[in-house]
Amino acid sequence: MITIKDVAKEAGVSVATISRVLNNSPGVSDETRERVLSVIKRLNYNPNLLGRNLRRMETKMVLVLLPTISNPFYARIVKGIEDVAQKNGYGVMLCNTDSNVEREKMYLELLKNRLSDGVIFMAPEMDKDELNEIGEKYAVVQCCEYKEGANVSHVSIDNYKASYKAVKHLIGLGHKHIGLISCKNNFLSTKHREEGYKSALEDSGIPFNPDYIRYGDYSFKSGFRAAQGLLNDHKEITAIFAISDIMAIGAIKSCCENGLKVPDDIGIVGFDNISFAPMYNPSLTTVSQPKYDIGCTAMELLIKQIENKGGNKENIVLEHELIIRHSTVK
Amino acid sequence: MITIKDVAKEAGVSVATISRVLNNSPGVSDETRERVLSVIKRLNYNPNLLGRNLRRMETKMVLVLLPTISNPFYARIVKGIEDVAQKNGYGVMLCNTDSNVEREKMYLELLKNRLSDGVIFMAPEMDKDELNEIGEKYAVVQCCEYKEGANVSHVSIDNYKASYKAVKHLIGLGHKHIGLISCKNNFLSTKHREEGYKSALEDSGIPFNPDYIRYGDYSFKSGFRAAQGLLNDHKEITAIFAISDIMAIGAIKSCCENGLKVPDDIGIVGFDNISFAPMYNPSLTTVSQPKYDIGCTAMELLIKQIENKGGNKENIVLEHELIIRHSTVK
DNA sequence: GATATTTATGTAATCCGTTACGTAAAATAG
DNA sequence: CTATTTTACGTAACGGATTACATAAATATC
Repeated sequence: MITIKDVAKEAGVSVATISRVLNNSPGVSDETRERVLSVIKRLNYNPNLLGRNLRRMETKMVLVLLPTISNPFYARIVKGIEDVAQKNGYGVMLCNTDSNVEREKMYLELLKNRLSDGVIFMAPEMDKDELNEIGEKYAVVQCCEYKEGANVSHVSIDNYKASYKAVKHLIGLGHKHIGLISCKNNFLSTKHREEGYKSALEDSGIPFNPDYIRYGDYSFKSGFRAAQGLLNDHKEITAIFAISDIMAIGAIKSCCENGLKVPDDIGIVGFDNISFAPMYNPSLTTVSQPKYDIGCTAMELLIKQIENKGGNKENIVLEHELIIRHSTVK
Repeated sequence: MITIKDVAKEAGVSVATISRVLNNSPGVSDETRERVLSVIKRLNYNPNLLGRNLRRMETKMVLVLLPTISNPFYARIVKGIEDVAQKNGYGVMLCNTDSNVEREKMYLELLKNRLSDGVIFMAPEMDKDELNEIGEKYAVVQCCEYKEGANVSHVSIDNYKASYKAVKHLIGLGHKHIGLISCKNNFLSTKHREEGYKSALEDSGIPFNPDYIRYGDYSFKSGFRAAQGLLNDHKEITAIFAISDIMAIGAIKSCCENGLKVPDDIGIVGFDNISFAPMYNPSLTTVSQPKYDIGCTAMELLIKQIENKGGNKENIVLEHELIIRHSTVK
């Protein structure tokens, strides 16, 4: 393997000069710089960053922990993260945690072992206190999902308001019996979306019926089953709000298989505006998060933390939007 | 920051002993080992892997380059890769190339700079010769998509046979006028899938009509438009085979919007069996690749190359399966 | 009990770039 | 023309962990 020494010898200068050329540091004559660059090219030299990283104690790499890349919701967010990272000379490592604390902790070793300069959590699994501990020693940002009370920056939308707006849309269409497909977890977004649902009903003078809530696990199948259960037990239901698009799609499929027409017989609203939402048949009314911007903002926050060596806790709330499609109106 | 020296001083031994404990090397008394471990825990010491990596000239990290994580096709493959990686002590970095040669090359710097021990390409963008050059110096595996004639290992299915089978299925249902939605690119999979389509027709005595082929770009919209064009120009068409599920889904949507019933009026077959295929309305008949196994196999091949320091070129072909759903039969 | 072997540990070189510091030569100032 | 500053380098320490080699102590062998 070619090292900086080989290049130095070949160019007839010291390794320090090579390093200066590599880093565009001042103090090298144009002539020498040219010569060194040509030797580098001729020998096809690639600096071994392990040496640099050790010396500088940084890797210019950040970790992005997400539950699973198979959830299309994350794709645009990741794009935003990557674009900002690239612009600032950082690389991005995506890691699937499978919503598994063990796996999450395994990947966090990369942070502790200095193989990564910071981490973005899409949905932290560990508890608030552990998260806080990590946040004190390393650069950390939470993205979309976050832990209440954790003293760690986050970027997200106002899930309460978004959910409120979605349910108000259904009410505005004349629906009075609206089911909710939620999840049993302790994500804050879930709690806020449920609260938004309740408030929207109550503010419209519609009594809240706890049996109108069914729980899934963000999967298609769980949405399918939840809708089936709801419509079976409560014939009067004419609309369903699901806290994720994939469950909403499961709900639509379930309606269609039971001979119900969407949106004529049942109106359905999802959440997230995944890329499949407009493709579905019928296309899905849903709440859109500014995914790309969320990603960009999270990465910007992270870089600020890395470069200022910690400090700056910031929480940023971005705007959502209700996108009306054919699962609620013809 | 706590280093190995701090631990050594605190435990009253040399750094070599600490290192031996960290690596489970022999030659440390139980008593000393215990003591060192307790000091490590007490000081909350995390070894800095930058030092280890530099010394060992390895990072136990591999690169996976994919066009985009938003294509759900890759999710299961990545899972296979990750599971095998984890079992063997490797970490996985996923990187989006956006099907962009520049971005692909940028990420390959991680290999050249020794920040990664090997790379898996899901769909190499660079040309055969460049790929070969990389393959000579580093551990490289191609997964699903591969370059013809490149002397670099690959894992894939037999796209020709798979496509042949899919079209034969349509012919078996009585269809005689079958459109094809393909892509204009130079992927080998595309070429083979087109060839399979032609052979299936010819072997069944159905003349091949070049105007029955339309081209998309793997997107929903392009599938939608292609189907619209085909059905507009050729009222006699009763079936469409698309070389990707997402385009097939676009085709279904297009049919439905034009008042055609799937599968009664038009039968549609896709390719890849993405997670959305069974969720769609109607569910999609498609060719299933053993995605998880493909991922596992690719990673196994890569590890073999890394640990044997190159050598072993191997090409592995795995079995596919035709999955019949409601887009072709009631 | 002397010798050979094994065990447990330490010392120091090493991996590759970076960078603080030193120095000689060139440029500038007076 | 001398004194000062600037420029263009070189030398060597450094970052943290690994590991070949050395060594002292403990154990086994006869």
